[in-house]
Amino acid sequence: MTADRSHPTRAARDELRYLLLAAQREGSRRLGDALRPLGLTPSQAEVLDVLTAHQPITLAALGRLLVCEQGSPSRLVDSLVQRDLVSRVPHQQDKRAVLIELTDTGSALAAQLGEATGRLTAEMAGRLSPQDVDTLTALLHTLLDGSEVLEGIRSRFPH
Amino acid sequence: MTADRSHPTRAARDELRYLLLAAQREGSRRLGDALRPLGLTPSQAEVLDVLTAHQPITLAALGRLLVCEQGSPSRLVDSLVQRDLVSRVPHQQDKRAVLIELTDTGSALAAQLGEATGRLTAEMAGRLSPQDVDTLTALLHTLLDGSEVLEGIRSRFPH
DNA sequence: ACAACATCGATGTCATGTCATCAATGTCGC
DNA sequence: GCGACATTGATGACATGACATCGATGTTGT
Repeated sequence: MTADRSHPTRAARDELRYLLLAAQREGSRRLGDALRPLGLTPSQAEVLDVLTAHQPITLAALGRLLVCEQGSPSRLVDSLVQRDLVSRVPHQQDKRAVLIELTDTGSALAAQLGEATGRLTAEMAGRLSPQDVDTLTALLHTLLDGSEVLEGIRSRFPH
Repeated sequence: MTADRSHPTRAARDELRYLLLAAQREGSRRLGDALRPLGLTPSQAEVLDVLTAHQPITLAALGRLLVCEQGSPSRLVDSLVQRDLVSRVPHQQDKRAVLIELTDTGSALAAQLGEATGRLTAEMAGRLSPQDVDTLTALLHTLLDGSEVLEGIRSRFPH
């Protein structure tokens, strides 16, 4: 039972690991609640969100920007195509690629996302001081430095 | 374009939301890699982890301690029963309940979890100073205050 | 005792996510 | 030009997770 303060204990490191999982789960659950009135899942909403700023875009490039999925999100996009929120357009230069773009319905729905998610993020931000938000953001950046997902986030939220 | 610093911008709040998702995804992916040699998924490993300290336990109580699942984790436990890592024992007092406990094989495997996950958490902790780990832990506690998952984490990591 | 209600664990359903594979297409080195 | 290799998007397979429902069992108020 020495009091070695030079590094966190195993328990402290495990707790952090589970806290990150818990924060994501809780956020996802509440986001799901917030989006249910729109008939969207969190993943579908992220696609619409990205498309609003990066349109049109290939499936592969979309996958690189998305946090919710690793590879190319063809099935996720499928669900949006079926609901006529998004359409696939053949790529002219590259016959392998497919371009994704919002339909009019999709654009209209995407415009409502800010209001729907606003209540959630406002409550999150309400628990933390503005400086805490900055601190937490910086720590998560450090934790993710070098990973591919962080590159996607950097592209979407340039500083 | 005013420079109102009294609260985080919408973009800053959305970025934080996606950073939390990204941190969890990245951690889960790497944990999966670390556990693959043991033939366990992250969720299965969490069950073994909890059982090591809280054995035997009913499915409902296990579900309250787990971060990885909301309700009663009967199918998750199923996968462990099929692999003979865990067994279901009828509860004496309450005929509705089932007690879960580790088999000998399960105990042996659970004993290896620390080493397998240690490399991951060590790398995480290596990116942050010990004080950063404390700060991040505190911020996530604040963010999750009042949620049920946090109660589970508190039970598992008493301070 | 008994009716109303709560809790337990199992299960059906849906929507992810991850990995591997595959066929079609591009690109690069030479 | 052409052969080796890389990239794209679709798909099969598998394991989650969230939600709802259900039958069995407990508990509680009166």
